[in-house]
Amino acid sequence: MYSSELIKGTLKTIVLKLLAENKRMYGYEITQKVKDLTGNKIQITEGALYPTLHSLEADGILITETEYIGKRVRKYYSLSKEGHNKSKEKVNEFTDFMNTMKFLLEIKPA
Amino acid sequence: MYSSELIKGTLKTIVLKLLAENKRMYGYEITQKVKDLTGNKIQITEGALYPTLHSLEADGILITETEYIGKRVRKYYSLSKEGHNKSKEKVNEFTDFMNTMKFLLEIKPA
DNA sequence: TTTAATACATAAGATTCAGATGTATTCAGT
DNA sequence: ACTGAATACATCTGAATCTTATGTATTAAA
Repeated sequence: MYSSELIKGTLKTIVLKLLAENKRMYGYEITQKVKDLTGNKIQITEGALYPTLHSLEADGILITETEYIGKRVRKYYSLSKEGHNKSKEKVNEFTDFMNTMKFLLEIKPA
Repeated sequence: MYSSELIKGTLKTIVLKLLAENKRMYGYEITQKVKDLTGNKIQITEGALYPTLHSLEADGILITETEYIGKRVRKYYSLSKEGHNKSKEKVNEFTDFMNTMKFLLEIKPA
């Protein structure tokens, strides 16, 4: 587990990228996927995820479909057309940011 | 300029790394150095920097010396022995985090 | 001489996340 | 048949961190 500050600011990027790769996912599935893929290093809490999903939906980035699995509600999230662009934007921005940080953290004394 | 969320959580790491490379620096110098090294992509605001410096000092990570340049006060910050360890820790953690993110953002559909 | 740059700093507000709590269903073990 | 863990949604309080605005004062440049 990383110190919590680091994760900040990357949640949206992670969510958008996962949805770009997986067509549609539900909230709980996202938390588990991230946990699995990172070997428990990154754990998205539900208290952080759901507000983020809702705000992305409100912004027209995400579309939802509700389905019933037995009696249990399941809410699938997928990218809108806008969402696909946003996803690429965010991943590109983060990639750029990583390169900048890499440079910054490897500088040797002048 | 990156969307402000991305920078969050990296300020301490940046400051500690710069001080590890430069022995001692003053606040304004740090803002300018980061601006220069990143081609204006990362701009540390003073409202963010000074509280961070003060809290690192309170934690014994940083040591300060005040000097007068003419009549103007200049406050130099440098790493304590603890600070050197903390600096390495933070940089290592961020490096690890970047690798995790890189993996996460490049995954292809299963 | 007055504007921009240097240099410190604080304070109010916004954002964003973690942790706690809540509801309800379903599955596995006993 | 029962109990606890896992699944699945969600909200809310509080903590942490940053941005914007503001303030003081000195010095260099136009």
